[in-house]
Amino acid sequence: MPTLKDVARKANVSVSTVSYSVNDNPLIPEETRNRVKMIANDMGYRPNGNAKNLKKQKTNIIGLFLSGFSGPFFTDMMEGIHDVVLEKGFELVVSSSVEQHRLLVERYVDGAIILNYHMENELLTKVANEKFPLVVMDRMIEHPNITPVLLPNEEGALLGTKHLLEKGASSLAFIAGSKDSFDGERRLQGFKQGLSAYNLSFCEKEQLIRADFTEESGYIAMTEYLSQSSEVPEGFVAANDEMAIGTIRALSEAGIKVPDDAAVVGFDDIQLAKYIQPALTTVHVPRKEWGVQAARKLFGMLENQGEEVSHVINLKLVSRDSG
Amino acid sequence: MPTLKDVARKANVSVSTVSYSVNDNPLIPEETRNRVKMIANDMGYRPNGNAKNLKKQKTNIIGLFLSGFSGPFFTDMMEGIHDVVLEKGFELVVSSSVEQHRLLVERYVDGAIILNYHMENELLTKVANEKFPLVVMDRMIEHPNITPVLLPNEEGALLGTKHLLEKGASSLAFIAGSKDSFDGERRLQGFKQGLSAYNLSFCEKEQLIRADFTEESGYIAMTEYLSQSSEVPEGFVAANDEMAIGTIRALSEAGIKVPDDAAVVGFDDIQLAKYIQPALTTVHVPRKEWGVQAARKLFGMLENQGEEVSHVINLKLVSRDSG
DNA sequence: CGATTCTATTGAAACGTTTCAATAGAAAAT
DNA sequence: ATTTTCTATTGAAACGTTTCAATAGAATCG
Repeated sequence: MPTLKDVARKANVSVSTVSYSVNDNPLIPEETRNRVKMIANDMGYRPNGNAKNLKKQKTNIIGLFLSGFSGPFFTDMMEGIHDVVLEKGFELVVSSSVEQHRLLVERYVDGAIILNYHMENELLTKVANEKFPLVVMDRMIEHPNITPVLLPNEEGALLGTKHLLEKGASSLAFIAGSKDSFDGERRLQGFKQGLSAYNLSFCEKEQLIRADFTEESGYIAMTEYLSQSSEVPEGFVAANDEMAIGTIRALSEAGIKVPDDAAVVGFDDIQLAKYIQPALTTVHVPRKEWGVQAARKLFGMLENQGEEVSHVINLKLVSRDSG
Repeated sequence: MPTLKDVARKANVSVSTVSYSVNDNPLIPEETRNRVKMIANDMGYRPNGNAKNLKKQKTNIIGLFLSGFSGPFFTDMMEGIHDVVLEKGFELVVSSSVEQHRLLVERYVDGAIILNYHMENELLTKVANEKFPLVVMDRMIEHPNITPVLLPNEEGALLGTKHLLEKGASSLAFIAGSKDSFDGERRLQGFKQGLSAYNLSFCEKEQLIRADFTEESGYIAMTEYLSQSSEVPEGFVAANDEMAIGTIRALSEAGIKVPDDAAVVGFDDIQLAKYIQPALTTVHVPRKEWGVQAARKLFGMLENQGEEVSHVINLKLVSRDSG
């Protein structure tokens, strides 16, 4: 693999001249520059990114750190982030890590967007600094160089809950995901707020069903719940659509008609939502927009334009057939 | 940001000792090693990946290059690749690039898996070499250091086509994606083979419908097709599920009953397939397995175990309600 | 014509590691 | 007591760039 040095030798110029030339620096007269570039190209020269980054102390790469690639949820968001990153002349790398987080720790990127519960706050506060800003999408965290860009989860769940209540449901239950999901727990809060607003009390035993965000887990949890409780609530709010779909499946199998006997509203509005039977009423999350906002925020910090880039993400209820 | 040098100064040892220590090299007695590691840790030392890579001429990172993050199709595959990469002690970065392909060209990774039609064969053959193997999943390409890991697309489409034919359909049409999708065109070939096997001829005008792999495009293309043709084929084979779903929507709206008036089979078996009405008959692609095979192949090349790691991916027809 | 400015080119340090070869001193062997 | 081996540590080169400062020669100026 030829280096600048090799090209320099063949072109009979110095390394600096080659460097300037391949980077199209007008310092070098066009004629020389083109000659050198030709030679470099012929030799199959390709810059070494690591050497470059080392010297420049900058990578022009943004990292997106996820806890996994699965789920229909993230791809839209990734697109939003990607658009902004490209627009800024950067590259995006997406990485899903569980333990090492090497890509974050060893500074392969100039800034990062985090949506990875495997990364602890301690790690994040340790790596973030003036020159290395972070945007977190899955937690609240206080740090001068870390900015959360969060969904208004309470509001969303409140929307869903009120919707059912307004439609006349007098008893509700919530299908939650695992406790360590920040978003999930905020959604639960929103549900409780909705109950309060209607002067209803909340009893964890009877109105909280725990699953883990997958369709299957929702199905299992609901089946179990139904076998244990004497009377079925008139409405269910789920912390995400997958679980809502699992819930509907369990209800149907138990002979409970949705939405007549029990209504169900989900959260996220995944693609599937409008295709299932009955079509799922859910809280729509503008995922791409969320990604865009996160990326913009990050560049705001990188470019140090002092001014807060404000962000607002609006959730809205999409009323379909299930509730 | 402290460097080895800074740590060395504070610990009163040489840079080499620090380097050996933080890398847990038993050359340094445990006592010293721990002392140095403590100090490094206290100072917030973090290795500089670029310096490391530059020196070692190795990154321990595998790149996955996609043309976009969208579509429900890729996430399963990414998981498969990810599993293998982690198992090998590497990291995975996923990147979607259109123009620059910097991450590939500037050697940020030790090997790459390509599924990106924006990357031209010329680029790939230029960068691939003994020390930098490539696996391509979206094309055929002859090069000693590039290995294709492809789906048996013809066979798959043949499966779908024969299924309809066996069920008695006497006229078929194919909904294709854009011409420059390798997979898509092979699927078209498989369809033609199916027709041949039953001694049916293929007329492009009447039996080939072009869309672009999205649900919407399938819907539009089919609507247009229906408005133009006098008689409707008894069966449709689509190059992917999204278009099949669009097709079904168009057919339904035109009052054509699926599967009674016309049967439809898709390709891929995306999550949605079993949820739509009627549930989609389709050719199941084991996406995760595909990813696993690709990654294994790549490591086979990296580890130079001469021996071909063989791979076989089996597609099978999933018969549901649409055909 | 000597002094000045400008242009094209270059030398060399620096970025932060890794790792080979060297060294000094202690322990073991003769 | 001298040589040999071993242990702990270190110095320095190298990886491939970028970029500041230096240089030499040409062009312009007074």
